[in-house]
Order: sequence, then C-alpha cells, then structure tokens
Amino acid sequence: MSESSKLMQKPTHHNCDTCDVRHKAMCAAVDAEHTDQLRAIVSHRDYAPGQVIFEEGDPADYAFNISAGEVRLCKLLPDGRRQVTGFLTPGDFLGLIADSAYAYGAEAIGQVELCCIQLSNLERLLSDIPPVREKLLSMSRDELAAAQEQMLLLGRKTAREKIVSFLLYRHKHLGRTEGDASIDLPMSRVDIADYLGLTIETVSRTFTALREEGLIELPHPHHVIFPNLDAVRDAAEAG
Amino acid sequence: MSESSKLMQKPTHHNCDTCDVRHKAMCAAVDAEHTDQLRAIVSHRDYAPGQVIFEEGDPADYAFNISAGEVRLCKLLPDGRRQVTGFLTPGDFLGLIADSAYAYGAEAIGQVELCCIQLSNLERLLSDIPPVREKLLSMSRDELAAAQEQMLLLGRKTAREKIVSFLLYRHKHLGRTEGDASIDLPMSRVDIADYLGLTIETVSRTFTALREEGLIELPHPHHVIFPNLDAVRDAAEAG
DNA sequence: AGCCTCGATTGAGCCACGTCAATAATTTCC
DNA sequence: GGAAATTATTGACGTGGCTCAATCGAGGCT
Repeated sequence: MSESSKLMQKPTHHNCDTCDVRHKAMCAAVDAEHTDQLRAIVSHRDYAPGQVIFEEGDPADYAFNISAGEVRLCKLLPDGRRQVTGFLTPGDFLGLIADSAYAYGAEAIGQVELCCIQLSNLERLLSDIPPVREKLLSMSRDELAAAQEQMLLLGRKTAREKIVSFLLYRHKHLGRTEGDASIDLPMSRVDIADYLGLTIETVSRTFTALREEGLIELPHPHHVIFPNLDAVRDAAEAG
Repeated sequence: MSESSKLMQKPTHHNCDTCDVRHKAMCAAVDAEHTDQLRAIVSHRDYAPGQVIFEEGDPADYAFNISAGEVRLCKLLPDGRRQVTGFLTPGDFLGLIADSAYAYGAEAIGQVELCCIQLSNLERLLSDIPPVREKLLSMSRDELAAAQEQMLLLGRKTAREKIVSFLLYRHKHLGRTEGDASIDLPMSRVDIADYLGLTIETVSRTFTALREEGLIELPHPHHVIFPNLDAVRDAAEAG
C-alpha cells in the first residue's frame, strides 16, 4: 500500500561470490565449474517494504532466490479475505508456477533483495547440472511437507496452539544463534493472523495471554523471548 | 480398523500394458524404449477398505502410483485430532518423504490397487529418463499449488464455502463424463470433516442445507447431483 | 424377515473466536 | 522533537461451528 520509497541501503548480496545464503540456496548445488554459467544468467532486484514482487495469476517469467529480507506469499478470495501461505527467508526459492502463471502473490515484508533467474535459463541449468535439479526437487519436497504441516495447523489446532507452533517453528528454523531463546517477527499482526487463519485481535490477545502466563516476553511487538523453551514446547500440542 | 478381509476381486491393473491410468501417471513419461525397465522394477499390491498403506514417520522405502481406488493422506496430533491432507485418485503419485520417512500416513478408502516402486529404483529411473523427472517435478508443482489452495480453504472459508469448494473440485477433477453433473464421494463424513477442518455434524448439516436450498440432490450419502452447476459455482466464493 | 452394527442426520446448548469499537503504542515524517 | 498516521492492544458483545446426545437409516448376517 504505502510506497515508502526511501533511499535504499547499499545492497550487499548482489554478487554470487559474497552472497551469504549461497550455502542454503539452490545455488549451493552449483559446482565451481558452473559458477560462471550461473553468474551470467542471474540478475538482482531490490524491493521496499510492502512492495509487490508479483501477483497471483501474473504470467510467470522469472524465478527468484531470496538473498536478504523476508517475503510473504498470499492468496486472495474475491471479497478480499487473504491467506498467507508462507513466509520466505534468505535462501528460500520463490516462483511456483501453475500453467505458466504464478500460483500466489509475493510481497516484500521489509527490505528485500532477490536473485532473479529467467525460467528458460533455470530449465537449462536444471538439465545441465544434475545436483541442481536434485536440490530443487528436495526443496519442493520440504516445501510440500511444510504445507501439509500447515494444513494440520489450520484445520485442527486452537488459536493458542497455532501461535505457539508458529513461534516454535520460527525459533527452530530462524533462530539467530544456538542457545538464543528469542526470535524476531518482522511481519505485522495482520500477516500473522492471515497466516494462521485467525484475526489480528485473537493474535494479539493470545500473545498477551502467553505473556501473562510467563511463557513468553514481549519487549517489543516484533520480538519474542522464551524464558523457558521447554514449557513452550509442552504448550504446543497439549491443551 | 475393521479388517474386512473378504475375498478380493481379481485385480485388473497389475500390468503396465493394460493399466488404464498409464496416461495420467508418472509412467506416461516413460517412452517405449524404457517400458521394459519400468516393468522390471514395479510390483503391485492390493489393499482392503480402511487398510493402512503406511503411517506417518514410517521409514520410507517405496513410492507408489495409484492404479485403482482412492487413498486418504492423514496427519495426526498426539491427542488424536486428525487432518486429512488430501484424497488421491488413480494416476496420483504417493510417497512424499522427509528425512527418509513418510511425511504423512496413507490409508485405502475403498478397494485400492497400488503400483509400487522401490525408492532406489525410482531414483535410477529419474536420472535415466529426463521426461520422468520432469513429469515428477511438474506433478509436485501441481500438488504444491493444490496445497496452497487448501490452506486458503482451511484458513479463510466458511463451512458452507468449504463444502461447496470441495464438491466443485471433485466435479472438475473427477467428473465421470463430460456433462454429467454428479459426483461420487467414496469417503465417509468423518474423512470429509477432517479434510475440511470441520466436524461431521457440521458437514452433515451443511449438506442438508444445500439440499434444502436446491443446490444439490443427495440420493445417497455418497452421491451428489448438481441440478444447476452454475448456481453452485456462484455459491463457492460469495456469501 | 428380523437383528445388529455402523454411519449419517438432527437437535439443544455452549464456547472459542470473530466483530465492532475505543484506546494505546509505535513508527513516520516534517 | 512533535504531530499525524499506522499498527497493536484491550473491551464488550455476537455467532458460527463445536459438543453432547438422541434418532434414523442402510447394509450385513443368520
């Protein structure tokens, strides 16, 4: 919505050699021999907070890797109801297509840097470098498993369980350092609500309830501290 | 639960040459030249209604193609709550793994015939025959798109919209013949409820409401007729 | 046919979460 | 730093779908 076109910071990931998600991303499967081929076909783009990367149904020409920042994937109903189907973080692959159109919309949450590759070039890369297609297949397997897990959450968990599962997932997969029992939540309450199939009010109330029970601390709406991680884990799947 | 080990009908799909889902399944991408290789590594199994094919977390050694019948995929919470993450029909691929274990459980709904292939053999097939891996990649893309659509349904649709969307999906993808405005629902109300994130009572009440409005006819709990398909489509995404 | 079992339907009441509305906190922008 | 805009929290109340419980109906078995 708000264009917020402030001066962008100097991008630091616009080079395969210095890219610090290289080990996580699809590119990890590109061996030294093919690095030049990769460098030749990727380009880079920056996105401001809230900016639309592509919309559901747009003709798909590019696929992306997240270099920096976080992206939300959205699906909409005609009347405006929204489901956030995932949050992507650096190293994640972006660009699922169905019938040569994007199957969901994608929007930058904060500042985002993407590594872009034309689909025709990606296909060539896939046939040229077997490890790359293996990596991509394994990534889409993981994505599918995560989607199934999210269906379980959406269909069968209570609001409290949804929030706790979400927080634990973030901690497990995005925890900054080992032993740091805290996480950042760069997305808004609306995003969290639309991801968990709740309203912002229920999200907010649940955060407050967890804080009052001592399960979490909320020094800031976008930062959560776990004083006792095991207690949180117990709350995840038990009434 | 009930073993129902009655005499099985003579299987009719235990042969690649006479297999009538050949054109839909992964095998469609196997050219004439490799058909012998395929035949050599597939085996077949029959399952009785309700029989477990594998459970979530089982060590994964085989992948499957559905030759006949319908399969439900299930995920469970520790306290028994269940989410059905999908219904698979003839031609569908079965055997998503995460960390060499099945990511969900699979159970036969009615009589089911599966075409089985060891994962090690499947991998060889994938590297030997490029069209097969392409087909598999495109199938998992479709599966992922369907999962996203299901998240939208689970997170944001009303009970009524869920049922109508479900019925229309079945009609679109499994309609028997062109112009036949009716569908079969081989699964129980419990399965439907666990698929849509509802209870059996709500499923039943919603069917009754749709019948009373004239949107559907229910000559039998497992058969639905649409007197006016367009009216049903209107109901899918509008209050 | 008659009994039994299991699945589906229907009813009555309740509650978790949604809605609507006001306030508080945080960020943005000058 | 301060005003305005945006986002988050809190409160009061309503409701869609869940729970608990009874009834109905379709097969299967003898």
